[in-house]
Amino acid sequence: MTKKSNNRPTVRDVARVAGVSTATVSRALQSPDIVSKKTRDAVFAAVSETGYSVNTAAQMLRRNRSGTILVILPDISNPFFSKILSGIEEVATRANLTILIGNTNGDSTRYANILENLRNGRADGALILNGEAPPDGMLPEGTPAVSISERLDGTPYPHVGTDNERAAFDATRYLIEQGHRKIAHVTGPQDNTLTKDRRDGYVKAMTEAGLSDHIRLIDGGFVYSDGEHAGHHLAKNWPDTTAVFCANDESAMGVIRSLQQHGYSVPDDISVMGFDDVPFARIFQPELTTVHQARNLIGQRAMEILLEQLEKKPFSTGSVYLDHRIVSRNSVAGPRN
Amino acid sequence: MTKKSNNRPTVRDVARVAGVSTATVSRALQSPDIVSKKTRDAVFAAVSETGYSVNTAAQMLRRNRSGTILVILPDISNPFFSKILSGIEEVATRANLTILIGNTNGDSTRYANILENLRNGRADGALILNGEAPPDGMLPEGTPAVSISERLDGTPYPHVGTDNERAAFDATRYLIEQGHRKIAHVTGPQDNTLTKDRRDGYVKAMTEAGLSDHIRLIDGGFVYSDGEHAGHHLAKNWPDTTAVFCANDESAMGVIRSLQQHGYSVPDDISVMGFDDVPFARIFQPELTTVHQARNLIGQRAMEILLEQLEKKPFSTGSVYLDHRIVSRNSVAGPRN
DNA sequence: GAATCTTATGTAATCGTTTTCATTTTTAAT
DNA sequence: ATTAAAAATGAAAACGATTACATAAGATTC
Repeated sequence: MTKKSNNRPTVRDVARVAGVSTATVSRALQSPDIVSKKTRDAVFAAVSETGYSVNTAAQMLRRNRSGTILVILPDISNPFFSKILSGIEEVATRANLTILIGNTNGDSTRYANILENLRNGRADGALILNGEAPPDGMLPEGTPAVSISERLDGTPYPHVGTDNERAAFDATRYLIEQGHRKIAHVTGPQDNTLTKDRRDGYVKAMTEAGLSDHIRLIDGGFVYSDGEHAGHHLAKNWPDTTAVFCANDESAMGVIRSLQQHGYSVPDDISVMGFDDVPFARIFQPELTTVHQARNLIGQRAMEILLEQLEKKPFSTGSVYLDHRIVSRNSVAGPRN
Repeated sequence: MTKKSNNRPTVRDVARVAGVSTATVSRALQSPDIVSKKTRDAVFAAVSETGYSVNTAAQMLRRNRSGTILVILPDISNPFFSKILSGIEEVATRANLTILIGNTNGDSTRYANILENLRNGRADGALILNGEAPPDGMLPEGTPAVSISERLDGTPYPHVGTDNERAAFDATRYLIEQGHRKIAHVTGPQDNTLTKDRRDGYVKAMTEAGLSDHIRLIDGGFVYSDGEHAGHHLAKNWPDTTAVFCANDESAMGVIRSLQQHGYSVPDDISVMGFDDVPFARIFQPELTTVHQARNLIGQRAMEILLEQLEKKPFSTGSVYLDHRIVSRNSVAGPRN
């Protein structure tokens, strides 16, 4: 009988039921305090009577923002990212923001498609966990953004992460303190800022300890098979190495397996240290000694900074570093005397 | 000088530059074939000249759909889900749909918030990887949805997954074929349909093989510590067990560690089998023999069925099962005779 | 070359909210 | 009791795209 039967209720329907104007309904919902208690109650009652839920599209259009932030990452299945995501979500939820995840898979076409969400208004700002900076012009001038974990050199975006050089330094020091001298480093992928920082920290610790003669660098990467190759390389070329510091946990696991296949016992013959403290580091055997990053806090802090940008408040530019710590488990021991 | 300077270009700007009406611009962009080549080219040129990008909010409002589908899952960091997500993404991307991920974390308030995306128009349909059905009335009548992996008993949504009873049957048969008789089963969490199906498959295989006297059920769960407890229980109560079939890989790893701590060698003293074939199953030692699910295909198929619903085409109702297979690795061997 | 049929385009209404501005009601101050 | 100030509300105009409808231009037929 009524004109439209099975359509979602709109603000007009609520207004009619509550006996007020649509403007008042909107106000009661968005800024309850500027509406008299009486009308507010009437509106809320009408809302639940009608089953009203705001039409996001209309809201976005009118307000000219989406209430969504875009999280760009290379690989959603990488456990390293999940705790960061939780941190992001916590803050975003508190601020009533939705998060949209964009998975680049290392593909630049995908990356461009994902960035399109910022140009078409589906998202208001971005958190970039991707090593690569957005291709030129793909990200509209002045879009709020924060980079996480990997610095994006040459971009104006603030950055939140771990002080990788310092953490790598600490990790190497830790091995030195256990009595090791011949300590190798398996790096990350060559084009990565993380790789550079961690390598620098290792070199610095070795040098400061007067061990520059023992610096042993092996090109690696962040995945298991990179570690396997590195372990093989190590066994072939520097068999007397007593400890290895790896650029991340996954490659450390590969190194360990590979060394075991070459007859080494870990940690009895050789110690191996990782970086990241992924969940699996505790399940792997030997349990992995590694560097723990405050991933949840990193996510939170990054989201907070993005929030400040979105609200046009002044925000911290440059890098923000959160604390790391060494987690001692079973893959590191003192050297065989 | 012109009225608005730093605003995003709209369809009007494109129309002005191309010397056509906004209607034509829209048509050139949405259905290029119904516009003359000449105007089409002019419009495309104007688009790149102005740097135009459609305003999603306006589009959503006018079209009354978001072009987004909601993927609801309990835990984004669970590696089991990532390949399913890839499958979903592949099909969604092909259909020009954005995917929005909602992480319930097992929290029903979060769940309700996530479902709000369907009521407020931010998403057009849902893929539910969550074991729980949406709370009554939370999901608007007739919303397109498909459940993945876990059946949602009592809901009208189609389901895509593995035939868990059959797969568990096959896994148990596999152990029997290796010569095992005293085979225990560590179940999943008690309230779960997967748990029931896998337990049933185990019981059926045991019974059919005349081994009903050897049925040994241990209440477990899907996480590592569940497996540890189960392993302990097993060592205490059924020390002569020669093989264990676990409800998933993570708990299988816990079982293995726990049995090792009780002095068992795996697989020499006791064989352990998992379920899922998560990426880590190949890295864990001993490498885990397990049941591989076609996770990517499951994601693809589910998304396809959702697509059919969205397009109001007839769609397959009931369950669709994709093939599983046993992956033989090192955690299973014949029994010590 | 007129009549008919296609094809291409334009005009203007519409989607549902928010918000400016104007107006009314209430409260406070004298 | 009057006036001024503050608080609460309403009317109506946006936001930017799509599309029903109307019209114009081209193509086809006789």
